[in-house]
Amino acid sequence: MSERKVRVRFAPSPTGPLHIGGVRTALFNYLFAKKHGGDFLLRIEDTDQARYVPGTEEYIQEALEWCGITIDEGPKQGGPFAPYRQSERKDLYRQYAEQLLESGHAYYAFDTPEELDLARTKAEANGETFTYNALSRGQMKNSLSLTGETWQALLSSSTHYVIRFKMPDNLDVTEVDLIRGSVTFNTALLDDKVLFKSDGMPTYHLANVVDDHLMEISHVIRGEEWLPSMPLHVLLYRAFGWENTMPRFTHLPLILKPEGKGKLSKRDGDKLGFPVFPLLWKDKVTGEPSRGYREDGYFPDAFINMLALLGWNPGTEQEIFSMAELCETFTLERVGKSGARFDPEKTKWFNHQYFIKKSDLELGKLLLPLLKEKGVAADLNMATKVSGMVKERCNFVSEIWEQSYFLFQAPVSYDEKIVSKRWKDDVPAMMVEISIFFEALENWSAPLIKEPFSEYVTGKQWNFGTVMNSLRLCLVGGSFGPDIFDICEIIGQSETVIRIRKGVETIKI
RNA sequence: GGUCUGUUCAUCUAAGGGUUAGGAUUCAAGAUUUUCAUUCUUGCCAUAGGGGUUCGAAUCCCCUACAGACUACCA
Repeated sequence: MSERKVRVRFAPSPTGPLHIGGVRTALFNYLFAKKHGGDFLLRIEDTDQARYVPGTEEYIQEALEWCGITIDEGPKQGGPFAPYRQSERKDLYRQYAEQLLESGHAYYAFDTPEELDLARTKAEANGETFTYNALSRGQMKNSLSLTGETWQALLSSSTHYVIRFKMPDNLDVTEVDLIRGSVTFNTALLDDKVLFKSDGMPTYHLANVVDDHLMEISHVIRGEEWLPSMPLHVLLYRAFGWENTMPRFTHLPLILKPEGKGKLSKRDGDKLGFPVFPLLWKDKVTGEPSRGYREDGYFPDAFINMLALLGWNPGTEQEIFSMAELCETFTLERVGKSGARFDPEKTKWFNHQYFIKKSDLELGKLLLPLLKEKGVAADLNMATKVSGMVKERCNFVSEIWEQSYFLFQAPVSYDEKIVSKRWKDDVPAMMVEISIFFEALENWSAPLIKEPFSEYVTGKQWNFGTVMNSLRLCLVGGSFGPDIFDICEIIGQSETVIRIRKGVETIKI
């Protein structure tokens, strides 16, 4: 084995926002690189002008940045193998295609899209599928079937042509996939893939192999959907004579829909109410927004932690990992072979874990802008205190507000279910007495309310549960929130009394 | 249709020939908190099916079923 430096690349095409699966592929590449002290590069595969979506490249950069995946070399950060955008490398690919032409590994093909369609429909009529290969290429229009004069004339008459790979007739191609073991394909079932398009751009297959070679990529880690094209790529390395520096291949299992069949798509997120993108994305033409984990209030480290455990596991029972720990622990050998169903619930759980680990002050800082937005006058001190009170029951900063808004403003309605459950005939009278009791209290702090209050209720021989729940209903409007005496302390004595009396007036049995 | 890949609780997964098949999430129940939540305990729940190989199989082999990916001048 050579001591080659580990260099991996994440090579998305800018055809839309990066989704979770893409982020995970990037993450695994990154972790693998960092584990081995190697480089992680970003290469933009924009060889298809027709599908180019503006803004996507920036999105990809920003998303990786948010995730804490740092790019060693890329279009924005540069590097010794620049440019990292395939459209800017356009001129480079031509000579490699020609090299293949000269060595007899490729040929010109002049079939028009219409002719190809015709061949396909004809084959279909016979219950077969058309494959451009050793069997059929003799009948097609190309530099193998036509006489030299004919095709050279076509070539010089500026007829549109493509360059196709001359797939060997019947050859077993075996290659090792680092997580699946060795996989064998027979070339008889493969077709003569287009390497160079009539628009002067290479296809993915050519560009990918050429760039990986030129950029000295040591390991190709990509999604499982690429597994079927591995033999073509291997054959290309052989045809170029680059076999001894060929990268090792690894195909990652897919991320599947939470329910039903198939791989995770944007629609699943819409349907089940969870984001499938790291960042918010607004469709440039329809303006339709797609939710992002960042905007939904997930912490990037929680998001990454969740993604890392989707398809990979450390073999221990540890579930919470920092990026540094992941870099340390990650191995491709421990990546599973089978597709993993995405679980939005567990994603929330991961966020909760990171959420409760944050200090009250950190959460307070995050909460403060939200309070301002709600038009509430509160300082950092208050935001911190409130965060500490309710964080255990929250997954997101926005939930702090949901769990504590009544500390800033009186409830405007009362949960009907709780009313019918708790607000019995004798309750209003109790509440009135309690309000008088509270009004008379001299010290107003949670412990100094709780003690005399408990004695008072006991003395009255009231049911504690009834009293507490009814009181809660008056103060917060429902049956949730932090400790009642803490609430009393924060909203203050007079507000407490006001809310109880308001409740007595408003709540109907 | 063809090729390739896969299949352990509802979900993520551990166990790389020998364990009562372990953990986590979700859900449910109980305890605690005379309120809310936390917390704790418990429960439910799995080796797709069938054949081999073996003293012994979730693990190795074969078949079947199911699932997924791919099958473009898209990546």
